[in-house]
Amino acid sequence: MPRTTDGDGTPVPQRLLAAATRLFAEQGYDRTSVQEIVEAAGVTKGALYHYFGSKDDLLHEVYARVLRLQQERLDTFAGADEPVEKRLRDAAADVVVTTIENLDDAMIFFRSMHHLSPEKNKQVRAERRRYHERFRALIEEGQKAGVFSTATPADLIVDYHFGSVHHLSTWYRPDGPLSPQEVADHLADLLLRALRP
Amino acid sequence: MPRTTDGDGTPVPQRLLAAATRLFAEQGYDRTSVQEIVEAAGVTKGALYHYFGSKDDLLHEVYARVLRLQQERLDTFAGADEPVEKRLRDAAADVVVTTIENLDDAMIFFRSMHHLSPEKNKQVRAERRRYHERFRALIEEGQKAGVFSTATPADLIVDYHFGSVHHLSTWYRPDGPLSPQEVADHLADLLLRALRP
DNA sequence: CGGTACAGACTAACCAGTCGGTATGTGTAA
DNA sequence: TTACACATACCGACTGGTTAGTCTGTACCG
Repeated sequence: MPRTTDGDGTPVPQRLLAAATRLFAEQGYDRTSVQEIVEAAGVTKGALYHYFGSKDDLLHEVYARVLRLQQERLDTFAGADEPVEKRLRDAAADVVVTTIENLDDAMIFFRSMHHLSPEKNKQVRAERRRYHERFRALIEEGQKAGVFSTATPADLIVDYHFGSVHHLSTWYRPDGPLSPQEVADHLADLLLRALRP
Repeated sequence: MPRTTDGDGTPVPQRLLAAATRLFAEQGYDRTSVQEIVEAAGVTKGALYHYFGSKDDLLHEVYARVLRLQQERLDTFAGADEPVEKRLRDAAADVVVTTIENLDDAMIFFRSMHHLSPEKNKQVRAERRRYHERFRALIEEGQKAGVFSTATPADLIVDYHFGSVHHLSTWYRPDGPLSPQEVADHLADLLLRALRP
């Protein structure tokens, strides 16, 4: 029997990543010791450094996972065969839902970027920029088509919307009055209303 | 000659606070050592612990200063003798300008809350809530008067706007194409456009 | 003379990463 | 089929470095 699945059925690297995600979100990156992570995952440091090069590496993996997921989803919505208003609305609402469904990831993402090594930070920023540009293209398309107001630069609109998405991890509580979908609908509405010509 | 003004004319506590603010914003709270702070302020640990109870205390002072400033400004704009649309617009734009003018403070505010002791964290949150409620009252007033749409709960509108304000420290660069006032005008416009009935 | 305003050496604790060691599976050749 | 080599998957004690906060001492002021 391989050690990789000792304890429960989940492979060790994934257990480590899950434990790290939760702890980073709860206590912050610097306040979480490697010892805590390995204990939460039911292994030891040997295991962690067998699969990951450093604590920093672990954080980077969290980022990579989130970025991959969001990019995929945006591609799906942006590339759909629908009018641009609907594509933007769906994409804007979806990113809200997935963010709420992974609030830990979101918390880490916006709070711990600066803990990444400069090199990895740059990499994540580049990936992030690609995402933003894809989103901005949608808005510009609508502006050119005349269905969105051109009063505000598309760039700023993107930061505007992602500001509110970013902020979700600060105020949203699963036991609050609004479901993820309701919040998403509201935020997407606000965006589209702000964009009315 | 009191030591309090050795070096330059600024009193030591303020020099310490200024150095801490800059360093916390640049490197984050946990990555900034007390030694670095006192060196940047041109004093020693003895001085710091003479004026502040702990490193945590220093961070708390940064928060207190920001909160006091913002609350004062909001009170001014919200209490003016103007129609509610103008009061909201002015308040929304002003918080953007002052945030940009104190980007270091904003960065610390949203990134380092969780580094405060639970007790101080609670205190800051309570203060923050008061601020939000004052802002929300403005929106509700406009909704009741029929000049703002009631499609979205006022609560969510507040988080929506402050999401974009919060986000400023992530993307705004003083050497970018937009002046603080221009950004403020755009963001206030977006808010009011989203609120059109 | 007593209080304020520091200076700076010191301590106790913690922590990321290392490294030598062990157990289990796998391919291969006699 | 067995025996041995080798790789993978860990274990956990240890190290070197760092850090917040303390404490004793000192200089100046009223």
